[in-house]
Amino acid sequence: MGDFFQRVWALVCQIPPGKVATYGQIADILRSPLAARTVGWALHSLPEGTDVPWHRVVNQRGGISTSGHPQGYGVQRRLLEAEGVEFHGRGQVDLRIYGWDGPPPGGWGHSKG
DNA sequence: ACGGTGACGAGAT
DNA sequence: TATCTCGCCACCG
Repeated sequence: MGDFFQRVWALVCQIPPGKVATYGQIADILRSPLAARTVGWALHSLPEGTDVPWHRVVNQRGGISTSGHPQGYGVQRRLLEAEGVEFHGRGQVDLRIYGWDGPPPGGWGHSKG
């Protein structure tokens, strides 16, 4: 496994319960704004008994993208709802409410916040 | 070093 | 607003 995957997993582990991040956001934080697909792939590559909260990552539309894991949709949604995350009638999460205010690209740095 | 692949994202119609 | 098409990056053989 490459280092990038490790960074993705480590970062996803920083997402608190009840919050969600987007693939693009994760990629952006890792200074690879165009590697959103790779982020998804990193989660796709996760084993079953993992501690990584992969379910807290959704697409830019706040929707669930579990291509390759058809039942993954229900699984991810259940896990999120179990944390208090609500879904719209369209099966999407309101990132304005549940979006994770993660670190900026490169890390927390010297930002005054 | 090269090519195929994928849990994305933005632009055009 | 919904749907289709292309590009991008990193991983693996």
